Amino acid sequence: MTRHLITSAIPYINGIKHLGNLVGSQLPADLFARYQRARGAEVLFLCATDEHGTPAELAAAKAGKPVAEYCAEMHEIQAEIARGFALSFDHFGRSSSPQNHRLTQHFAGRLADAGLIREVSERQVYSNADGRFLPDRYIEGTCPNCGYDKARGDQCENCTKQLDPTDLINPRSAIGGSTDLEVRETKHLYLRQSALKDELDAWIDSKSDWPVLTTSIAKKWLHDGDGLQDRGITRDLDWGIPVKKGEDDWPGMEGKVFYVWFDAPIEYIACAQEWADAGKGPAPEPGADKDSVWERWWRTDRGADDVRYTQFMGKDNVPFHTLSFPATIIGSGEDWKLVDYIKSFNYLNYDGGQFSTSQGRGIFMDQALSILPADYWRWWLLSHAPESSDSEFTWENFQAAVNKDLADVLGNFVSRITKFCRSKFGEALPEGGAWGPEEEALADDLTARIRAYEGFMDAIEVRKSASALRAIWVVGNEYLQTVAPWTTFKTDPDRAAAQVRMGLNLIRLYAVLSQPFIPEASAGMLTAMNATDASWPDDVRAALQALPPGHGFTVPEVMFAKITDEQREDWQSRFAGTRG
RNA sequence: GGCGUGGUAGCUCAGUUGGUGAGAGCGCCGGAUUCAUAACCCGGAGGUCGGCGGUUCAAAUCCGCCCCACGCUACCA
Repeated sequence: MTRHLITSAIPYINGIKHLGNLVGSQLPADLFARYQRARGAEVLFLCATDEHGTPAELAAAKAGKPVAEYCAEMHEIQAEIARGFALSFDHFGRSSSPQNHRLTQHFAGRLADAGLIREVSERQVYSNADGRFLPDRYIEGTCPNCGYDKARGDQCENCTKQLDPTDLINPRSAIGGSTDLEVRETKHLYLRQSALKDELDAWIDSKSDWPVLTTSIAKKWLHDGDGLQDRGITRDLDWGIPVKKGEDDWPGMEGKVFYVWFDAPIEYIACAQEWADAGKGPAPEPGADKDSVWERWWRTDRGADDVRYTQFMGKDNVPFHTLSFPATIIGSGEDWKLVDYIKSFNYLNYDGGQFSTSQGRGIFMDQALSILPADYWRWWLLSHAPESSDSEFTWENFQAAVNKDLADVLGNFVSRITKFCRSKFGEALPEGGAWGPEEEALADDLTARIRAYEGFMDAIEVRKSASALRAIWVVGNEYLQTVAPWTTFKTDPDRAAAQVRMGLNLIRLYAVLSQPFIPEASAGMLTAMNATDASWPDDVRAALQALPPGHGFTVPEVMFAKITDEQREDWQSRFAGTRG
């Protein structure tokens, strides 16, 4: 049995993420993790918060808190929201963990030993008032090209011309507006990605089964202009992982930290160690050390050869996962696991524009949970995942899709059969009758559909999986409509009993199949059916008879209340402006 | 500017190793049904497959040019 290592791009610490972030990484990763677990695979599903960098320091300052305290609080908030969305991480770690500190410094040391690190002395803008070096886009000024007075140091948003901070007229700090800026000399470490270009190129070439989105972005970076450029991996900041060469000091680099995009992917590995150190993993094999618990997922020399590693991320994260992080791993010369499959997503737009964290535009994860159960969001987001191109959230579409799919097709199916059974036979599966041609045909049809569903899920074709699942729900309604137990009951109660048993067994089957998409509703269905067996229907005929005659159940409450026009209009106006 | 992704029914999207009359869901119209959350089921209407040109017996699919939308463009993460 394949073991699945699954990671979601780690969300940045400085605030609550919006639904566009969710659908691009954590949610599809959770879908895949839940599915593989349901199929019986051993799964390690990891995510974490990405806690370093300038934005975190500034957000903490704005909140009036020490950055470590701010990050700890925000981590807990994000963890709570993740639980609210039923994201089934085996561990939700932190890139600021001691484990990541050690590993990041370890990788830097290995890369230095391999000659893949070079020191570069460069000139950067320093703000005396802010007491820090400013990343290019934290410098504002007048664009020398078009005269726009809020141009950023990396690019003018008005005329799109790319800029150097020193090009700006009347430059000022975007943090506090200070014009007390100066150019200072500072030394940084660069990862010599260019030295690994051919190796990375060949590796990407070998991934013919990856989404076009993933490979095309990687190829662009590899071949654009002069090819893959070396990348600075250190910053002049206080909050971060101190630059060290393994366990040794790095002369000349005192007071500097690693760049977040160097340490963030390494957190994928460190997170596994956090998971093991927290005692969440199995006990070590007899005679093995405790690190073997996580290393068997990550070290090919310690048993990770049979691991299939899948990463999920939005398209903006692709370069770091296809190039920088693999360069780090390959360059270390050690036997770390490289990613096997990268599932990347386009963007989800909100009502004609982009979701925007900085502008507070769209729906944020905490707001979403405050108005509707997680399953509503999970279903809509996954069934509309931006796989082939950007997709769009509108309240009308959301209302229509959720009402139709969840309330009408699935929820109503559960209602109609359980209530019918209760009224004619009582709250237990009725005795009598046997399968006829309709039931045999249904079993055949479902078997074919379930195998197709598995194929889409295995291939991480998210929207097609959702569509296939929905079609499986529809089949149940078609069956009831065709055999019409309310009619047969009048002339042949035994026949009706067999039909009702089939309907009730379908509920249990649907719960099992739907669990990766809508885990809470699925659990509710299993509870209502008093079902203890939630194993995957490898044998559909057997699954359709899992609940025997006489098995008691309860009629569940309405599983999915419909979204009313009034609610929709209310939310539409409430979330139209900025978050407040 | 360069690169990338997309432009297929009112809406959201499938579909290209070129070939039986171009598909799904929603919406709409009609029918059937009454177990059910005014739900379900069946049927129907609806499309110059972004535009122009080319290759071919044959193009949504291949080639060229153009238009439009979105994204990326390496110090935000």
